[in-house]
Amino acid sequence: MIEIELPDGSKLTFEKETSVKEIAGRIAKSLEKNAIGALFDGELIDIHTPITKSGKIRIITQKDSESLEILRHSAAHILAKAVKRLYGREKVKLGIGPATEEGFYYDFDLPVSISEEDLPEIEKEMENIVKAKEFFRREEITREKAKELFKDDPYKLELLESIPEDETVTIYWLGEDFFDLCRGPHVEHSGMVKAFKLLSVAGAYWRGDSRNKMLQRVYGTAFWKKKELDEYLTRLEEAKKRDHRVLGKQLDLFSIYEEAGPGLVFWHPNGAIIRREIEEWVEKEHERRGYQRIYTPHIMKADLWKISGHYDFYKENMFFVPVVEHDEEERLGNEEVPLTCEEIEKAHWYAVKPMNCPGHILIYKSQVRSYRDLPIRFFEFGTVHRYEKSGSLHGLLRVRGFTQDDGHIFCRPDQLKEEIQGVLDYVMELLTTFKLDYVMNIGTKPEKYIGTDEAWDHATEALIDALKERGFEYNIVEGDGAFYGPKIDIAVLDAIGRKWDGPTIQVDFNLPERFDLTYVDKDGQKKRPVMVHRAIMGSIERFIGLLIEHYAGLFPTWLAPTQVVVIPVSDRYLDYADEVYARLKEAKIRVRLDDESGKVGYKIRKAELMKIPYMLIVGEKEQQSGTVSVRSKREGNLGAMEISVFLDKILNEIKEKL
RNA sequence: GCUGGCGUGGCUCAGGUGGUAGAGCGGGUGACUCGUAAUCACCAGGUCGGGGGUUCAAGUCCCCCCGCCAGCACCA
Repeated sequence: MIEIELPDGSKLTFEKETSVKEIAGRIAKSLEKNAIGALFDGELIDIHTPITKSGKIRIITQKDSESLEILRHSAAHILAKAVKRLYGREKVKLGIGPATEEGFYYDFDLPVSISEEDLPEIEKEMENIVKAKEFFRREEITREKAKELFKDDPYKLELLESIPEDETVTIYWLGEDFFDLCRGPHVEHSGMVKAFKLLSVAGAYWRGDSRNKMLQRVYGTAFWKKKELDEYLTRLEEAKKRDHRVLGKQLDLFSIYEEAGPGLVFWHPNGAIIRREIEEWVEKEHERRGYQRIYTPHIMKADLWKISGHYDFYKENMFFVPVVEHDEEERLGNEEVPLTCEEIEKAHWYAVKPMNCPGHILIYKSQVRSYRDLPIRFFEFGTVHRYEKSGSLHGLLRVRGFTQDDGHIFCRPDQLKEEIQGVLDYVMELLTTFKLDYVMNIGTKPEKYIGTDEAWDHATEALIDALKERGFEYNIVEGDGAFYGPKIDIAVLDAIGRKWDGPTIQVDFNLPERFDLTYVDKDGQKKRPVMVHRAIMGSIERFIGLLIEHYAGLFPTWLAPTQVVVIPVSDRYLDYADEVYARLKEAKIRVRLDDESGKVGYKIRKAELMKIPYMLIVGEKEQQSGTVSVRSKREGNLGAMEISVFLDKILNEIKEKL
C-alpha cells in the first residue's frame, strides 16, 4: 500500500506501484494531460517513473519553473541524438548534457570541430527528431548491462563508476536508436520540445578539470512557447547593448591598449569623473565609519612577500621587478641587450604588489598596540597588479591592474562579530545606493588550511551570526574559504547575468601569525589580534564596469560626466545661453554649452547619444522670459521653467544621488 | 592557460574563386541662423594587428606571434 501526500495535505492511496501520470489522473483529467513531471520527496521525476513507496508529491506543469528544467534536459538529449546522427554514431563520444539556469548544453568528443555555422544544420536534425515525436523511455538496468551498453563510451563508463553503489542505474531511450546514461527526468516525447535554439559552441574540460581533455560544448536554450523563446533572445540582444565595453567606447569613458598591455585600464576624462565621484563618496564614508586613511608603495622587496606567503602561494600571479647594477660602459648605446644570467642572479628583486595587506600590516607593526587601540581600521585606495591568465581578462570586470577600496581591521577576537557587522552595514549602504542585485556566499574551511579548528569555527560562526542578525539571505559554499580563513563574498550581476565578486569580507589567521602581530591586553600579556580583509566595492574598475551595465550607461545625475548641456536654438541666442551656462557653472553643475552650428534636433541627438541627463534649450521665448526649456533624458520634454527652479531640482537630485 | 571564432581609416562595417582598398558616422573648411534624435557641399584620413612564407602578384592562401570575443579552467 502506497500513500501519496499532496501539497494541500490530502492523501491518495494506491494498491501497488504507481506513477505521476496515474496520480495526476486521480486528481483531474486535465492535470493528467498537463503534468510534465513531479517533485517526489524533493526529487524531480518524470510522469512514467514508477513510484514504489509512500511520499510527498507536487505535480509539475508548464506553469512551474521546474518544468523548464525537464524540457531543457530533454532538449539536450535531442541535441545529442542529432549530433550522433550527423557526425557518426561511432565517432561521437558523449560527455554530459544537463539543463542550466538559462538553457542546456551537451559536451561532445568528436574528431572534427563543430563551428557556429554548423549549428543550423544540427538544429534542423533536431527538428526532425521533434517532428517524429519520439518517446523518452526510462529503463532501469544493472551495472553489468550498463558497462556492456557503454563499452565504447569512455566518458559514460567513467560516470557509471561514480554512481554510488546503492543507486539504481537508469538509461533513457529516445526513439529506438538512441539511449543515454541519465537519471532523468524527461518530457514524454520529443514533440513537446517545440521552441528551442542552439546558441554557441565552446570548449569545456571533461569534468571541469583542466588536466582532462577538452570537449566541445554546444549551448542552447528551450522554452515551452515560441514567444517565450523569442522574448529571451530579444532580452539577450538588449543585454548586449548594455555591455560596458561597448558603452565605454560610446560614452568615451575608458580604454585598454594593445600596445600598453592587456588588462591595463586608461580612464578618459568622462570615466575619471565617475570614478572620482564614487571615490570621494566612498572615502568620506570610510572616515565616517572610523577608518584611517593610509598610503603604501606600489613595489616592495620580494623578501617581504616571502614573509607574507604570497611568494609561495601567489607568485604565478605576480609581476616582479629586478633591480640590476648595470655595467654602464658595456651597455653604452646598447640598451636593447637583455639581462644576462649573472645580472639576473645578482639582481635585487622587488614585486609589484598584488595586494595591500602587507603594507597595512607594516604600519600596524610600527608601534606597540594596546587592547585599548583596537579595533584599528586602515583604509587605502590600493592599486594592485595581478598577472591574470590571458583567457580570463574581460573589459573592466577582470583586469591586470586595478584599485581596491581596501581596508584591514585589526581587532580582538571578541570584537570580530561587531566588526563584521559594521562592514556588512557599509556594504549594504553601497548596494542600496546603487540599487544593485547581488548574491551573498559564505566560504568555509577548505581542504588545505592553516589555523586551529577552534579559530575557524569561531570565525565562521561570527560571519554567519553577523549575516543572520542582519537578516540577509546567503549561501554556504563549503570549502570555498581562503586557506587563511573563512569569508563572505558578495557577487554582483552583469548585464547578461554573469556573477562577479565585488564586496568581500575575509577573516585571516595567517598573516597576524606570519608577521607576529600583537597587542598588549589588559593583563599585560601580548596577544594575537584577528585581522579582517575587506573591500566594499572590491575593485573600482570592476565596480564601475558593473555600474555601466546596470545603468545601461545612463548614470544617475550625481555620476553623469556631463550633467547638463545648454543648447541655443541659434547663434543669436549664444549670449543668453552663455548666461545660463555661467549660472549652472557657478552652482558647480557639470555643464557644457553646445555652441556649434547646427539644428536643435542635431544637438539634442548628440546629447541623447551621450546619455546626458538634462538638455536646456534656449531661444527667443526663453531669453524674453528668463527661463530654460528642460528636456530630461529620462522624462522627456518638461517644458519651460525659471533657471532657479531647474537649479533646485537638479541640485536636489545630485544631493539625493538619484 | 585551453578549445573555437575574429582582427580592414578615430568608430561601425563592405571588400565571390588572390591582381596593389570602399561606405556611413566622426574630424577639418565653407554655406545655412535653424525650435526637441541627424542641414548641405567640399577636403583630409587606411597598405588592411605584427612577422615570415607560397606566388609574376596577397587584405584575400600557409605558418608563427600579439590582441579581442564566447565558453572552460583560474580568480589564497
